[in-house]
Amino acid sequence: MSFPQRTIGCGDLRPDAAGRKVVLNGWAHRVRDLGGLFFVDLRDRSGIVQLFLDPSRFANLQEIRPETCLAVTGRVERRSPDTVNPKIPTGEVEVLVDEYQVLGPSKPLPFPLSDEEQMAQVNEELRIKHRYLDLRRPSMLRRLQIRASAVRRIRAYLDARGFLEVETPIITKSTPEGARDYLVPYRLDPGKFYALPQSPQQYKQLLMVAGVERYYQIAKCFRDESQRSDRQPEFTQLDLEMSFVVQEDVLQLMEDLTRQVVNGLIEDFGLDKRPVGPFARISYDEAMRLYGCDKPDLRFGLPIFDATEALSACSFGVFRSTIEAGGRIRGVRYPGGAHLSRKDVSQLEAFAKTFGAKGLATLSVVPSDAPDAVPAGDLAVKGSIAKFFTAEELQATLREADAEPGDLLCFVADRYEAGNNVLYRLRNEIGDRCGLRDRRELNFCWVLDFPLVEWDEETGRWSPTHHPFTSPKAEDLPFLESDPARVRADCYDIVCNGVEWASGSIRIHRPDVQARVFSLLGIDEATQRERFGHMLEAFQYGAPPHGGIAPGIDRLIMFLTDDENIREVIAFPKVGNGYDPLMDAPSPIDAQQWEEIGLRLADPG
RNA sequence: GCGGGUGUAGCUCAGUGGUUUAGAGCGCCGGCCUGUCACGCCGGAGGCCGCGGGUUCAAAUCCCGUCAUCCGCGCCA
Repeated sequence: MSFPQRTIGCGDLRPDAAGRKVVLNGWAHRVRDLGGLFFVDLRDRSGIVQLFLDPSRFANLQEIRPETCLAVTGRVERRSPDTVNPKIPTGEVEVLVDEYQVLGPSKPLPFPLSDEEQMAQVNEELRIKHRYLDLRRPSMLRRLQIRASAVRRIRAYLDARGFLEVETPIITKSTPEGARDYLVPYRLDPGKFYALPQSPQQYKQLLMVAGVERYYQIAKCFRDESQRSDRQPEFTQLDLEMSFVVQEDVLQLMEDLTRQVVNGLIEDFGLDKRPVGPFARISYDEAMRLYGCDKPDLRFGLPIFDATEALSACSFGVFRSTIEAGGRIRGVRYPGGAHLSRKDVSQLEAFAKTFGAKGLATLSVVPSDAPDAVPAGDLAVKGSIAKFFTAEELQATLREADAEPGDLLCFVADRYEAGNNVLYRLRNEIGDRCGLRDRRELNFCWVLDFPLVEWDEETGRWSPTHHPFTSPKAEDLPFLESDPARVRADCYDIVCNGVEWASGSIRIHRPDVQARVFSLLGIDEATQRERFGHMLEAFQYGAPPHGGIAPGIDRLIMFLTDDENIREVIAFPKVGNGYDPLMDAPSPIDAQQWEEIGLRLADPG
């Protein structure tokens, strides 16, 4: 097909181009047929400009409809002052069309893609099914551009510091620990399977053994687990690994990389975000104690308080029996929550119960002279449980909670771990309700000193907090067998605004230590050889100390674009059950393919 | 696997057991319109009310089941 090729982008036209003859290639964004006048807003990647077509010169203008693909030749004209459109950057000019050619006619659209406001409401599956149209929207293009720019900046940063980008296999070995694998049948030996990698973890460690020293990859990872608004079955990580480093080296590099990349993007794209400063550091234990989780949102305070000591002898049965059973009475302060209606409070309790709380006890903090209040030192409290406590108990509790008049104290009485699971969500919820989670702030922090392993009640085994290649801290190594719970790991996460963003560690590089950790995890020697023999053997050939980290690219873009849904920052996402409405995948295979892979469906039932 | 929400025109939605013909805005089709830029005005077409079953004289509406999708829980070394 021959057609006139563009000489300039639609969005690049300014008054200084007036009088010039230009060729534009793009799509009809909107069409306005006034009878004697015909306007088309022509859109390409650079922006939108208004075309003027004289209906007396063109016989078939009705062929130009929204999203018709066009080549246009015309002259740039300055608009008269009364016809300037101040709403668009090209609003001072328009293009008088001499000739146009329809490069691709368009059917009526499945959704109003030129109207961003309406598009925000359109059924998402429909958008994904027609993603090639959805992505024409400037707001979607911008997401792709921010993403590309982020990756470009990451590459530039790492390339400049001696990192080597290496591709690792996509069809590889199944590792049943961890998430469920996506499996690929092996044609030449039916019954054997490849798996898609959950991460390039083992390959990147082998690259360290191989002497690459500094590796990175923009790596696709695959996990066949249930989705969430921030989880897709395939997602992208910046996977990086360094040799001859200690934890602090990785932390400094990653923090510097993040700040440079993110701050550069904020500036390039004019994002409404404050520049990212130095990362706070918090230990795992402290994060759990103060914020109830290993991914605290540090944009606001409201740490969890502990009233267990203050109330150890109280007469409130629920609290006392919890304490006697070894549980804790901890809570979150809700500033201004004393004014909540009974209905609001019961909503809050329902919220807590969805995360396993048995109940939510509350006390309203009021001035000491408030009527019908139970005294508590300089202050007083109200609430159905207030009568169970002495003034001394209440005063000590209020001191722990750092309470002020007008606060609502929300108590969860439970085992430490179970309480945390409720309290951290409650704290985030209160932060939301009080407007304390500032969208303009990107609060990155390090969470350090994770335990190496956690006791798994279900399997009755120790399971790795991070993954089985994480190095125990040298000073804790002697307790690996005798007291696994006290062993800390050289392991570090980056959390941003309460979302886990990156996870990394110094790895085990000694085969004897690796074998001990496998054994601790209940993996017997035969299984170790079968599943991880290549790692154990590789470590016997002069393996260097090494460590790395892997931040999520999708989530990084979500932080920058304020998207709460990961699908918005992925060009071709899956819907919730892993289905791809655009390609109609997964799909059945034909008889010959069944034959080739040598498998049959099991008989139903 | 579990809980909650949604499913009505191409899109977004309204419609709480009783009008003949299930409505609105946008879109679409036809007509008019020489300065629009969310153009405007007039007219028109378009519906297995997700699907299946049940209750009823009568179901978009009530009940049961099922499917899809969204959000969350479990899961995610």
